[in-house]
Amino acid sequence: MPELPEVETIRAEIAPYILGRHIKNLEIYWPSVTRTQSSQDLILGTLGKQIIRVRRRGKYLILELNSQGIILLHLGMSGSLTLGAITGSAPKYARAAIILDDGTTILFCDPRKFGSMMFLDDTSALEAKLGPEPLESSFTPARLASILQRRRAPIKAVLVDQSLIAGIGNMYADEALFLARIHPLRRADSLTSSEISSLHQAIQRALRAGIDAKGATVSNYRRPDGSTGRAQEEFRVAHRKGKTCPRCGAIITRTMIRGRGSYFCPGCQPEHKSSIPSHIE
DNA sequence: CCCGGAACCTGAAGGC
DNA sequence: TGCCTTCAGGTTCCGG
Repeated sequence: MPELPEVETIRAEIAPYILGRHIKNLEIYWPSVTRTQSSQDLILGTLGKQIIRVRRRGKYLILELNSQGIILLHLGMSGSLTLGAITGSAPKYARAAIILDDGTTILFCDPRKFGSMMFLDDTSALEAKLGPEPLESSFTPARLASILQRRRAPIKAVLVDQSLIAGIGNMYADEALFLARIHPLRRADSLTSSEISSLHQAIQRALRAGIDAKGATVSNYRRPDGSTGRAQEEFRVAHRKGKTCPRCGAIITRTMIRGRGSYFCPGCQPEHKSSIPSHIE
């Protein structure tokens, strides 16, 4: 599942191949990929334009175009971008393709159809709904403290809320909470300032490790050349139910929080009196 | 405003 | 062996 490190890996790996190129053609295999927008709006807004910058914001990929406008891409749960040339008919799960003036093709595949590709005038609508970038210097422990202040929801739910912090998903939230030794069901407003400092450091450490390992391949995620990431090999708790904690040897457990599987170590992340009661599988 | 749950979607995995 | 149910989780919407 593409989270910040996966999208950042894709951004860095496609940028050299697409920067400065013009969009020669756009193929849409699944019309709903543009969501509320029509296919025509996407095509008319982007055709012939030059890609002048490739950015990431949270889990979104942004292709900036000359003479105004952006292509906003979200990979959803199972989306991937593959670089290559078109050969024959579109592969299974292909949702759209961007063909550049040198023949380079960005193929967007997405089995579960949660992803999207749209043309927008600018990023203002996106900025309005996203919290800060967790790896930027403006994301300080004090900023994290103010985000957690007066929030009664489980800390896990707060970490994956894109309007509060952008880019953290299920896997890296679990990893960060493990590194900070905080139980995922702790009420966000119950964290002490030293726990907030640990969590701040843990978030950045988990995300940077993910980027360094080129993302985590748990199911569908692939790098643009088709290869897998390695970040999952370093996971301490995420997707490790029943295995032993590398720190204390306890058995990693999994519980449902907000309908999402949450992995943690009961030894390193003990239940706390302010935790929200739960049933553990 | 804050919080939690359902819906969207389809391949994979588990149960009988 | 095969059918059926459940699970996975990023985002959005809705109800309390």
